[in-house]
Amino acid sequence: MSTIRDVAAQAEVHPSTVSRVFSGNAQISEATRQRVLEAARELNFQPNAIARSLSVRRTKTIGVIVPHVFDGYFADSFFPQLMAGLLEVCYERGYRLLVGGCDGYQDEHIQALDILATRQADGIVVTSSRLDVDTVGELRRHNTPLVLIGHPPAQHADVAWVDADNRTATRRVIEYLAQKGHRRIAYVGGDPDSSVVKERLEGYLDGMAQAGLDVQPEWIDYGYFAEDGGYQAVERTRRDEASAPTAYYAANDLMAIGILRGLRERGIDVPGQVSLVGTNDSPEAAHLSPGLSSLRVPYRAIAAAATHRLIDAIEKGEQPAGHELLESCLIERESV
Amino acid sequence: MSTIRDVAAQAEVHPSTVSRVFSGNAQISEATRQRVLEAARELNFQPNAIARSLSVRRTKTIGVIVPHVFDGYFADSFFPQLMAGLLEVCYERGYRLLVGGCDGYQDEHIQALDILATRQADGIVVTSSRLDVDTVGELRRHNTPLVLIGHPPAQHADVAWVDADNRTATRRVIEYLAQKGHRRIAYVGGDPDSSVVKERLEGYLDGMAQAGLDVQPEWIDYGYFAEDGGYQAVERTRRDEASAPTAYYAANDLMAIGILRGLRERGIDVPGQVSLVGTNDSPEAAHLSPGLSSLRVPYRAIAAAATHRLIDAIEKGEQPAGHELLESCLIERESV
DNA sequence: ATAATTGATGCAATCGGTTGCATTTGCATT
DNA sequence: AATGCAAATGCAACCGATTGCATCAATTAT
Repeated sequence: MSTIRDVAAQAEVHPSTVSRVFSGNAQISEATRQRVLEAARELNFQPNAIARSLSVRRTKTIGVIVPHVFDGYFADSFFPQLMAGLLEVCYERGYRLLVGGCDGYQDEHIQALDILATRQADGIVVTSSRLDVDTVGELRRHNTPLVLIGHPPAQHADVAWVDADNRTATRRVIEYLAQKGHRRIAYVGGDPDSSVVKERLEGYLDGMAQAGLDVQPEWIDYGYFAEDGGYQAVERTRRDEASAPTAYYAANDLMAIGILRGLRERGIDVPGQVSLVGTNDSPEAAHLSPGLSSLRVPYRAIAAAATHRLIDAIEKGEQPAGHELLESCLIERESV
Repeated sequence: MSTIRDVAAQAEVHPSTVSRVFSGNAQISEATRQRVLEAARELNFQPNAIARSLSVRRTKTIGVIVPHVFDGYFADSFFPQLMAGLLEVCYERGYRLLVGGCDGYQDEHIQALDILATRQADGIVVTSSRLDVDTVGELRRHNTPLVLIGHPPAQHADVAWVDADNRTATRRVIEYLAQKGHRRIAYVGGDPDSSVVKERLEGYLDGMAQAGLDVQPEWIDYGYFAEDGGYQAVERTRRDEASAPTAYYAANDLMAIGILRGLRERGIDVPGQVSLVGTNDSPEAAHLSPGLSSLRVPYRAIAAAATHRLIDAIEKGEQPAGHELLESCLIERESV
């Protein structure tokens, strides 16, 4: 592979001239520009992006760590939508996306740090925030641009973030169910250490309070985002059929499907006897029978907004700031 | 951010010694190692990966271009599975994944070239191969390691590749349908310029021939991988109900869903009057009613195998070679 | 005709590591 | 005491661009 110096020799100019021709921002006479371009073509020259990055201290790359902590992760619509949003904006703005895998929360933290500390990316979007690992704090110490998808933990309230209105949206779902006449509503949440789940739980409690309904502790269950978790939640919440919930809100569709299966096995009709609302509006939600009502969370838009925010900040040379809350929307189908 | 020279000064050694401590492969006395490590800790030093890459001419990164050419792309299970396979192996082997977006086939080609030519990645996995754009040829001229997911075009038979046994698998599905008594079987294919579709079509023809069945040209339709394409395929193939197909094979589940909708609107019962087999075993396939029989293509395993092959070659300093064909498996549900 | 200005290009230091080769040091051999 | 050897470290060139400053030529202003 030829370098800028080879081209310079061939075109009989100084390497810096070649550099200027390729990086655009400089005055070059049309004659030499042509000569350089011609030489470059002959030698099949392409500037080396790594060398350029070293020199300008910019990689035109943003990083993201994707956790593969539970099995359904890649199947659920969260991941594809996230990627779609990230890629869409990266592409639009001339960036690439550097994706690192990781193996559990602790490791996610390590990987993210590594990408930033070693300057492989100009900034990073952080997706999962766990309350028990201070990823955000560590990351900020490096002061590399950072945008969070999800709410920031309390001690980092000033970090930039974009999220769905989980709390409000969940409250609305509960109010909607209450308004349909349900008085015993269960919440099946996912991993209780994640902040999304905490927000949703707050929304649930808000909604119940708003509707003037009592909450039984056994109506709150964590299905850990997996289908089987939903299935088991049914078992746990229906020990006593007389006081069992008449409606379920599940924090993702996978769990909702598990709940549906659990109910069906007990001969409970949905929506006849029990109503069910899922979250994410996964592709399968529409095709279940009964069609699953689901809270559609605008993940793609969230990822896109976060990426814009990040790139804006990178290009201004500032730390990203501010936040956005995007609205979710309940898709009504037959399960209520 | 501190550099290797700062650490060297602090530890009173030569920069090259610091380098050796961090890159591991050299003999360093335990005493100086400790001194260097200590200095590094004090200065919060992390080696700069970009500088390292420039020097060693390796990025520990592999590239992939993901096309967002049609809408269902991110929803279909192909994309998440592909990413899962790529990431799994990259992570395992200490690589990162550089993802570039693109906008159509021509551009995919350009982006891939760019990643390689500018040395942003040590190798690349190419996913879509179109017969009308010689991406592979261009890419090979750069002789950077390259593995294809899918069959190579005829003129590049020696490039490394990994694929599903599309032709055989499709043939088997046709034989299976024929064996169930179907004599008029339709093929709804997707983009006819893509090589997958060509392979599937060959498999279809093989299967029909094998079963001694005639093929009518109007039974072959291209739904362009979208649900609506499937829907329209029903219209096109059922102008004359008397000679219309009694079974459909669709090259993805989205199209199968479209076909299902088309048939339902015409009051045709599945599987009572017409049978249907989709491809990919998307999450929704199981939850349709009737449950959609679907050919499960092991995309995740394919991506994983391709990545292994690529990294093996990179680390040996060779061009990847050879190929693998992974078996698909028909998941039987109620739609047949 | 001379000075001042502008435009185009060259020069050389720099970005932050790596690595082949040379040198020094410490220790074992004879 | 002299020699040989290996382990540890230093030296300096290099990876391939970028960029502030200097220089020189060609215009323009006076």
